[in-house]
Amino acid sequence: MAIRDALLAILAQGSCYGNQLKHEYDRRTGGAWPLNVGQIYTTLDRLERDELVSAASPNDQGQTVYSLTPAGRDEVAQWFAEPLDDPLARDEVATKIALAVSLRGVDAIAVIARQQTATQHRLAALRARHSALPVGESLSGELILDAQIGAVMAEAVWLENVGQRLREHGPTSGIISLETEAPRRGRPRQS
Amino acid sequence: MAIRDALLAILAQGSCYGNQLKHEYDRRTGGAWPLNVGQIYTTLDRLERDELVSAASPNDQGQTVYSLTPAGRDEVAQWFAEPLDDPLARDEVATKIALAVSLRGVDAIAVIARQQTATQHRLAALRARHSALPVGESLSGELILDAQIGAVMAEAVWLENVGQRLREHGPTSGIISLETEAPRRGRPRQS
DNA sequence: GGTGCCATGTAACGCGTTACATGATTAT
DNA sequence: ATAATCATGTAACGCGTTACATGGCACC
Repeated sequence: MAIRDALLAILAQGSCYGNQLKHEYDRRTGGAWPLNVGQIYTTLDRLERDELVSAASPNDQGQTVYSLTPAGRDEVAQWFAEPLDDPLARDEVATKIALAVSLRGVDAIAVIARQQTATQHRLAALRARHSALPVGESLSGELILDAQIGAVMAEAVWLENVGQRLREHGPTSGIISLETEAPRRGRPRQS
Repeated sequence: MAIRDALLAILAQGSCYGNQLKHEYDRRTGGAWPLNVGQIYTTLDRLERDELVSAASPNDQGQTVYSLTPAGRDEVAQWFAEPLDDPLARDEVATKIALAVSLRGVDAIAVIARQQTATQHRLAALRARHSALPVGESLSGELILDAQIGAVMAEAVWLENVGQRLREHGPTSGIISLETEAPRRGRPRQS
């Protein structure tokens, strides 16, 4: 619901038409995440369906201006009033490494090493964008970059840590075999 | 594609039936992310559709055993051979804070403070699970927990940093107004 | 027989994503 | 004209997710 909520929040600032919303989204996130324009419209359709947003008839320039409904205004207020407290999303890198470690026939150390170089490259790219940032420009865009850099650094640290442990304890120390026990069907006996 | 690839990787270890796959997934991720059993079957259907997996007819216990096809085996090999190098996924917390900072009428400092306490709670919960971990148990499960802890800590550090900057430079220093210029239609003049 | 678990499915939905089609406007 | 850009939309698909339905087996 990231995009959904973001559009609602921007609309709380003032009514916008589709393409304007995209520009505002990009400015406020520093263009960190590409957003297809078409997605604005599909999201607006869903917001209209849920009666959080209402569309005016297109003006003379063919622009359809959207505004928050009272319910939409409530939604935004609540979004800012409560912290995001969702369980962590699936982490694809962590999952992959954990599987590499736990499976036989996979060179986990090599997998980790390759991931490390990829991660370093991403980090370098982010840092480059960060130093290319105009001074005093869009605080919010800078914040997003900082968040990304922090996340990637955390990943780098973790990868280093995992590699270390695997080298110490032996590359096969994490292997887990398939459970081959015939599964007990029916109610398990009390133990 | 996290689940998809995970199931493929597990099947590379040996053929499994649906529920067994769920158990193996849970064991190897330490149960960090809940996985509805039904999702195993929907994912297996899609894998079968893509001919990465083939289903045997149900055995006498009603279990349908799935195996990797050669193409599936290639897929797994390639997954492990190449690092994950996708652009970062949208970060909902970062987006929300950036918007809070850039919008008028939102008490960004309060939003950040609330998010900080929520983040601290999650961190505490993860640490509790970490210290409750049986020693020497499932290395991969422990690794996943470490990754989660690292990610949440990075978020905490970032939040602290953002709060600091906002308190220094004034809570309104990040506000961005809507662009009200009439958009130029047609080809823009060369500049 | 009832309870509870093992196991397999299915139908529907959600958001995010992309690719494509259309039209209007303006500069060269 | 034609090229480029602004702006709006639509159709289709992907994975992930949930809720629900079914049946078999085991224990008491």
